[in-house]
Amino acid sequence: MNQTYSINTLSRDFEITPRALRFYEDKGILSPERRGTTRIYSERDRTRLKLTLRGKRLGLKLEECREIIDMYDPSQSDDSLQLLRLCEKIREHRASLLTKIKDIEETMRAMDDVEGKCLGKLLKNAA
Amino acid sequence: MNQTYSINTLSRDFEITPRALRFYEDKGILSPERRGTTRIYSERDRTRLKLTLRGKRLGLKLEECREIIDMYDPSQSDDSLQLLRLCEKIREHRASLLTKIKDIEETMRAMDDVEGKCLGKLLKNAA
DNA sequence: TCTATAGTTTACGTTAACGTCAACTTTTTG
DNA sequence: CAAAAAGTTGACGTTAACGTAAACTATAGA
Repeated sequence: MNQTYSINTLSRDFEITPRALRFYEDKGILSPERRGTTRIYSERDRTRLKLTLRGKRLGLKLEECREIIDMYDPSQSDDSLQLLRLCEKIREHRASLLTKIKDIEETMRAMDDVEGKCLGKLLKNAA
Repeated sequence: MNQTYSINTLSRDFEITPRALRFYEDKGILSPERRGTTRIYSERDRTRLKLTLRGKRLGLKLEECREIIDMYDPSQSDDSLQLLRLCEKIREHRASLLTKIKDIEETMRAMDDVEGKCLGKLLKNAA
């Protein structure tokens, strides 16, 4: 356990460049330890990276990814105010995700429509 | 019918700047007519703009938005090869949307989890 | 021990998607 | 008809997210 990863291993695993990993570190998303000068990524780094890339696929900025990942980090304080703020953030985030789902659904419908017409024409052509 | 829109009207309607509209034109997404030197946007432009913004919300680049919107434009040729290519494109696009849905679902689950813990702590605090 | 191999830090370059003037022209309206 | 409002074309600036090249350093295997 306590698996660790080199920068090259990790970059290969996720099909990104080492440069990107260093960049994410610069942005405060990852914080690998060092053995001498060499970066050692932990399982936590790996998880945060995974979440980051997921966020990116959904069109989030790195900064937004970091914010969200930090919030969801199991280091929640016990302060009620902070907790309420977290709930509010979650509410907002959920809303934006619901919008995205709507967008996707509408796009899907349009695609089905176009595909239908497309297949219709192909059938005609084949006849 | 045959509604038309000025650049300011359209920008207000969609809450974007006139600059953005001109930029989209530059990128070949919109192609408003001109009355003299002034841009006149048609219903078609409006639709394409709507689709563009939807694409953006899903994290697509403007270039990708244009590609997709152009494909789905009701100006489909009758060439079987072209039609098959369109079908293929649709398949790819659908796949990427499905990935996004997966991403959203996983994110939702994580959020529910965090929210649960959050509310739990709040309850404790209130007790 | 010598040389690949892996890794590091600067630091400048690039692309996307506009923002932000500046300097005019055109149109609308009191 | 004069002044405000709306619109236009450059053209340079900006931010995000890395790419890329240079110039080293550290380490590991033959």
